[in-house]
Amino acid sequence: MAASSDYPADTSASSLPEATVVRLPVYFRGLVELAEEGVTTVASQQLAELAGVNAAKVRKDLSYLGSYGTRGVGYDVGFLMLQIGRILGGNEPAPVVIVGAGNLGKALSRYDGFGASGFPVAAIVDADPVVVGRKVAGVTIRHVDDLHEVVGEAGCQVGIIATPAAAAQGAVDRLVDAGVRSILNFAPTVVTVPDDVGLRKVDLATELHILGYYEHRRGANRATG
Amino acid sequence: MAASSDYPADTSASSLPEATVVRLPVYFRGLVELAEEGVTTVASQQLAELAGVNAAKVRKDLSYLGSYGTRGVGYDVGFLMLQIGRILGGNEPAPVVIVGAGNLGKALSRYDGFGASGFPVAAIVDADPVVVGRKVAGVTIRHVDDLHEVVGEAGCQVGIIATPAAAAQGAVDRLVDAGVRSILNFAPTVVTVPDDVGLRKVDLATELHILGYYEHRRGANRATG
DNA sequence: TAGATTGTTAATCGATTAACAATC
DNA sequence: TAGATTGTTAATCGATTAACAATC
Repeated sequence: MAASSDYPADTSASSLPEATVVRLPVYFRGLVELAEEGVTTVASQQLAELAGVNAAKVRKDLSYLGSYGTRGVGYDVGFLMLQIGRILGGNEPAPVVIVGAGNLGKALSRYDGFGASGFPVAAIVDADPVVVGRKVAGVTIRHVDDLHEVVGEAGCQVGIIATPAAAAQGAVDRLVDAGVRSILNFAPTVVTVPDDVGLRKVDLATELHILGYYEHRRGANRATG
Repeated sequence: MAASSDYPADTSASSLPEATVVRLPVYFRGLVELAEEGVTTVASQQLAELAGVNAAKVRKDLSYLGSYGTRGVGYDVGFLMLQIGRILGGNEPAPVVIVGAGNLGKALSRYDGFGASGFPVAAIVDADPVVVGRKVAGVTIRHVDDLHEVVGEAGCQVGIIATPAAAAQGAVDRLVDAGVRSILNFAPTVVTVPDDVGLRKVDLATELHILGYYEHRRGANRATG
C-alpha cells in the first residue's frame, strides 16, 4: 500500500466516504464566495451555513482530508480551496463528449457553461451520416460508430446523451465501453450502467419522476392533513 | 391519521424511504421494457437484473408499497406499473419553467424529451426586456420579475436554470419562493436551496466536479496500484 | 405434494449527530 | 489565562443484505 505519487496518498488514492465526496463541491463553492469577499479564515459553523448543512458534518468531512484546521481559529480559506480543488480532479479540464447532434446536442455544444466549469466539449458524435463532418462550435461531428476512438483521442471523461429515447441505452453502452467515468442522460428514458465502482450517472427522466413523487405526496398531505 | 383520499393512504401520504423512492423510476423503466415484450409476470431476481440492483433490495422496496407479489410466482407486471406509476406522480404532467432564454434555454424549450417524459415546458422567463414577448416552441417568453406569477399560472413544478453563473442563485431563490419542487441547474456554479424537505436539486457543476474526483482517484490508483 | 418465490427478520454497514476533550 | 473552535468519540439512525419461514 505504498504511495508513489508526489502528494500525500491517503486523500487521493484512498476512498473518501461517498457522502463526503458529494458535499466537497458545495464546500468549494462556499469557499470561493468567501475568497471573493476577501475572507481568509472560516469556522465550520460559517461554512456549514453557506453549504446548507450542520457544523458537525463540515468538521467530520474536512477531517477526512487531514487536520487542516486550527483549533480556536478555524480553517484557512485559500489552503482549504487548494486541498479540495486538488481532490476534485486537480482542476485539470475533463473533456466532454456529446452523443447526438440534434437540436439539443448542438445547443449543449454551443453552451459555454461546460467549458466555464472546466469541462470543455471536446467531441460530438451522431448516427446520421448526413451531419457527420459538419462543425458545431468549432468541433467536427464524428460518426457514433467511431465513439470509442473519438473518446480515446480527445480523452473524454464525461458523456452526455442527447439522442432520442430509443437510442439512449445503446449510446450509454458504447460510452461505458469507451471508458468515460460519468454520464448525463437527457433522453426521456432511464438507462442502466454496469455496477462498476465510480461510474456516475444522472438520468433527467429519473430526477423528474422522483419530483413527481414529492409533488404527489405534497398534494396528498394537503388533502389529508 | 385517517385518510380521506380515494386510494390507500399509506403508500402515498406516508414517506417511503428516500433510497426506495430513488429506485422506483428505475424499476418502472424495467417494467415498461417487460410489458413491451409482452411479459406479464416478473420475479424479484429478473427485475433486479434489469434495474442493476440485487433481488433482496427489490423485494424490500416493493414491500413498502404493499404485498403486491405472489409467493412462488412473482409480481404482475401491469399491476406493479400501475402502482409505481401512481406513486410517482400519478402520471399527471408536471409542467416545467425554464429560466433564461439564451441559446441553451431556447434549445431546452424546443427539446421534445421533457414533454415525452411527462414534463412539458409550460413557461420561459428571461431578464432581457428585448426578448420578452417573443415565442419559443409556442411558449411566450415572460419577464423573470413575473416568475412567481408565471409559475402560479402554469402550475410549474420543475425549474430549469439556464442563466449565466452570476444570475443562477437569484433564479433559484425566486423559483423556491414561487414554490417549484425540483430544480435542475445548468449554470456553471453550485447553488444552494433552503433545507426544506422534498425540494430536490441537481447541479450539473457539482455532478461534473464529483466526476473529477473519481477520475482523479482512478489516475492515482493506476499510478500506485 | 414439491418447487419456487415472496415478505420479513435480524445482522451489518455506512452516515449523521451531539458532545466534549484537546488545543490554539 | 479565558474564549473559541477543532478533531474525535460514541450513540443513533437509515439503508443494505443474507437468510428463511410463509405460502402460492
